[in-house]
Amino acid sequence: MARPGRTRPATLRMIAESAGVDVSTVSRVLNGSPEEAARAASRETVASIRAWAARLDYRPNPHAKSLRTARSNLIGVLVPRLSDIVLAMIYEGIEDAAARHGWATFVMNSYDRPAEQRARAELALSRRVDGLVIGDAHSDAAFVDEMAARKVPFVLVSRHAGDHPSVTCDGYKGGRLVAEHFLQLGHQHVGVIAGESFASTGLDRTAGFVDRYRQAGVDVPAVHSAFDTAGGHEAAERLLRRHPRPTAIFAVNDFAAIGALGAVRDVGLRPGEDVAVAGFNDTPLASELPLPLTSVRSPTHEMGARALELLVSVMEGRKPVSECLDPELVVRASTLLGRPRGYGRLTERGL
Amino acid sequence: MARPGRTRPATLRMIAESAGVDVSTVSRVLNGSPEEAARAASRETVASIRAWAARLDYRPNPHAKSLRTARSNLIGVLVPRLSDIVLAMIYEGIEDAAARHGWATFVMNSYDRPAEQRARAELALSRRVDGLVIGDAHSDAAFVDEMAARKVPFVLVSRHAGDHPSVTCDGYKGGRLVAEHFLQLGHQHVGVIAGESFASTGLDRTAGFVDRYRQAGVDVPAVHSAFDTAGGHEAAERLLRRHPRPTAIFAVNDFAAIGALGAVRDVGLRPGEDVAVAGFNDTPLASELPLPLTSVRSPTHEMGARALELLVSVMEGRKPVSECLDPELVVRASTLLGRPRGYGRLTERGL
DNA sequence: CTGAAAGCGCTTACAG
DNA sequence: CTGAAAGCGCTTACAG
Repeated sequence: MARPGRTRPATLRMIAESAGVDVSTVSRVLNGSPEEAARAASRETVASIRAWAARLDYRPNPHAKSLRTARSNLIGVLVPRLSDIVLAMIYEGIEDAAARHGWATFVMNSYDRPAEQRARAELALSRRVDGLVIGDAHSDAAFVDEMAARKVPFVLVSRHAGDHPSVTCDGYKGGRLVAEHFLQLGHQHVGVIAGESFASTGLDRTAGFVDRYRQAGVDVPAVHSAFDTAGGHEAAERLLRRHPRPTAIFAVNDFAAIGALGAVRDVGLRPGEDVAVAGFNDTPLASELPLPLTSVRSPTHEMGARALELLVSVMEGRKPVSECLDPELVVRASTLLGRPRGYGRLTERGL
Repeated sequence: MARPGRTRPATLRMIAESAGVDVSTVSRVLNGSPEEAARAASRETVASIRAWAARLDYRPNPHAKSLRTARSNLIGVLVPRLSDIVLAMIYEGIEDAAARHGWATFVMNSYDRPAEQRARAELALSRRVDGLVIGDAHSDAAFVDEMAARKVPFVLVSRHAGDHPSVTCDGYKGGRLVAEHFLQLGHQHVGVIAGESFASTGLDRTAGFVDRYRQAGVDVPAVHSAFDTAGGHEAAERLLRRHPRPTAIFAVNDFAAIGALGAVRDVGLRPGEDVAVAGFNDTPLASELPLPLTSVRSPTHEMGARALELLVSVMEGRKPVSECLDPELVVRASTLLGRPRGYGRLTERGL
């Protein structure tokens, strides 16, 4: 395509001709560290080259560089869906950290469909990414095992699978925190909205919650669901039809929790009073809802940034060490309405 | 960086040697349309080349191609913030359409800070993007005017500025729809949470609302705010301190509206009953909130897709025609509680 | 300290 | 129908 009016970007050759040196000298001066530059040319030559580069507004052509070095400085990021704010925040963390390393990233939605995951990964690979951050791993690990077999450098984020390197938030612990909270409030009949059955996040959070209740001698019904409000709504309806009816529901993410609040309201009960509801992730909305939502805070931005750092160590051939970050329970009205004494005690104890 | 174990990708040369033809023939066969391929080689040669390409799992090296053709097939996308679901949905639309054209996109957050906008745009340009979709234009148009002066192919999305090509949703009309709705419900004392003063979205929506009320002989106070829940909360507090107190509030986006609902509750009033609240964008949450939110639906995904198509025409040097898509009012409980008759009438009339 | 050369993997006039 | 050549803008041994 013609770019009418756009002047051609400066090249090393143009600088070399202006400064009266060879293009290889220019490359060494402009590319390397100050020491390398000093080794490559005299002080005046270095100064002259730098001056010309600035004057001509030189920017290295990334395609030429990548072609020559077989590195793209490009990272591909796979997520279930970017319009899920949790993934968007994780991606922001990835993007921030990548920028610090001089890498560009590009994201792709897989909608959690295996065919899309593969297609998107192939696209990324055909773009010659140096590595992949995978945020949509399924717990069967089929797709990520393939990537590993092909020696593609990658890390998982948010969800873990197999024993591939990953940065996650400790969902099991988070689930236990919620169970602990519900038990302290005296709830004996509870339910879990467990999310998709292929996502380690939902599975871990559910397991932590269920295990803690089992320790207290209570069996907990768990129903799978989509991760969005509609999924939470539908799952909550099913839980609320049970006998005895649960007095508290743990949804493994905030959107499902919001759907659950809607379902509680729709069956004529008072959310937060008749039925306590807790979510997970502590998205920015949780605190601002008309009924503020109790939620387990997960460090989304940090998770993304740490995942990128982990990818660095994978790409450098170091032995990667997976990380599992700590969650934190944030108690709000959705589990406390009508129980002001409980509220006081809990906040004092730092929950 | 060494990629231990990763086999080198196939090249045109490898195919050429396997098939016993010149690399240029392979290029013509693999690149062009079927007709061009037919013109480039005999049927058997074409078949043989295709077979070898498949066998060797050939994927063109994008860096070599871009270096040679001076096109990157890369589109840069600038947004205020990707963790704003509205922008995330617009981006999904852009991404979808770009994929159909065989383009890759990468997004960057500017956080609506001019310095970041420039820095991110420079980054994109240094990556040699073929074009830019700008979702964070400020109404002063300073930054986008610069881009235009530099002949960078770009389009605006979501917000317009100057007379640069853009795809937006008709905010003025949307604001009028809400005003109409409030007037029908009998609200004489209303207020607007107007969003950031630099964003055409908030300005247009506010103007439409204010103008319609002015026609009815009512002056409407408008306060600027951040676009998030906290901003809406704070702005609503200011509106609620006025005398007479507004009985209805229009927030120019759903998150601000949710913040407003929280503020109404915090001053001891009943959201939706004592104070009606309407938002804008009809994000997926709106319908699932414990108090379902009246909101103006904007076609976010479509806006993104149309913006990408518009960018195509800009890049092809055609005269771009800006688009302004139609909004639609979706009435829910947040403006109807305690007014069931109004509800019936309004839904019958298709509002 | 500096240069000359080769080559990364493509595309595309030019020639036959 | 097919080939040979040039060149996109870099980097990096190799030489001096």
